[in-house]
Amino acid sequence: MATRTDSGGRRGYAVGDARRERILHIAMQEFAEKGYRGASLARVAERAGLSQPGLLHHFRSKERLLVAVLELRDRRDVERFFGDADDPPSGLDLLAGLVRLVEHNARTPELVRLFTVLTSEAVTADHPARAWARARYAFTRTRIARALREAAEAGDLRAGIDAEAHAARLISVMDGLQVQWLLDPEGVDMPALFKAHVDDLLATLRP
Amino acid sequence: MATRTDSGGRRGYAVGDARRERILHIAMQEFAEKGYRGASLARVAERAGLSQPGLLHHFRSKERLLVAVLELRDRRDVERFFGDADDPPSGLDLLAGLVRLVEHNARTPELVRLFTVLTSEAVTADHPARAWARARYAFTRTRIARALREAAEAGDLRAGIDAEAHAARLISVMDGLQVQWLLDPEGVDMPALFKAHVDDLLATLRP
DNA sequence: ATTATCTATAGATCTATAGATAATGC
DNA sequence: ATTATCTATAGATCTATAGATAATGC
Repeated sequence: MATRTDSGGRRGYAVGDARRERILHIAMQEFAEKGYRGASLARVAERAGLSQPGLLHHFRSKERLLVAVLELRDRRDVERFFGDADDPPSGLDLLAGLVRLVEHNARTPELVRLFTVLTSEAVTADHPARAWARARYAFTRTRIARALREAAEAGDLRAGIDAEAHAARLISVMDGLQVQWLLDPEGVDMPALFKAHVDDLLATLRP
Repeated sequence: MATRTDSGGRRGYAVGDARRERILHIAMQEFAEKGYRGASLARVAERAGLSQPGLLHHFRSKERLLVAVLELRDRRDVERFFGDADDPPSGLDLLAGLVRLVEHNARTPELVRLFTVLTSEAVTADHPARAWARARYAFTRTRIARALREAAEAGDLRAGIDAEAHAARLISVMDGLQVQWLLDPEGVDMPALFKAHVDDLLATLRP
């Protein structure tokens, strides 16, 4: 029963809360631009307008800062599309929601970059975001698979589909397109490509 | 008309050629395990059995070493599946070849890790592998798209398909599955998931 | 009292260069 | 002569801690 935001951040004093907020957003940019290993606490501190030990007063280590950034991103994004716990989008609504998510992502490259860089960096040795990445994929696959099963039960998709497999493949297309798009935003129309994929998928899976 | 391997490597002296070969393979592991930014020349040198300045005698900078590693990987892998220039697999053969490639990849996680880590790291600011990653994706998309068009002309796939779009999506599935698989090799059956994807795709695209 | 800062600094790195010495092979 | 090595070292980093001083808010 974690209280709220306890990850390296502290409680109290309005001026400190504001600083932590500011630090978090700047750290998010820094990690997106350089990855965890390439990020520098001194640079984050400088951009946040305080000394580097000043930064470490608020977040006790680089790793704790990363964790706080990941939690911030999760609150924003997972809840944004997989629902407010009580009312998760189900069945075909979720597919439509994914298409909208990708359209939204195309307008926020820095957030996409953060996610792409950190999840991939997390496959390297002893990476502090490894557990987070694993958990996030497991969660996302489960959520999408559940929605697909519900759609099948509702008769919107045909029965007997492999929901877990389709969930993994949907996530792969999203992630893979992000890499190609980040490398070549002009040449790769990420939202259109993803929508085409979902349309084709529906054509295959409709009863 | 580049001579052969000129990228930071030198020519001559049998003992040096052997050392460069050894360094390249160790550097490949190091970059796969830590990414470019997290890799250390001193660690590579130690594992190769020479001093760190000794290493820099063979590859003049960290960046040159990376380029040499990328070229080595490309020679091994691109040629392996996209053909010996004169006889590239065409049409449906290429799809079958991709399925085999993914099966092969599942047995060489370190090479997959190298590719995943470096392409994603390449989306960050001022990354030395950026141009390589862009070029590689452009090349791969073009090759796959061409094969799909040929298959359509041969009557193996129906006419009017968007070959470029399908190429981008195929690559996305491959790349995205790699991330999920590297994070959770037990839980994600990468080759089976990719084969299922290709099968579904063929069901959609057959005339 | 607790929190927010700072300066100073320890202790590890890192990449890359200078310059010396030994081995290689034309 | 060219190549392969080494030691020494410059010059930048890095993260994290110690310890002092000022502000905050019960």
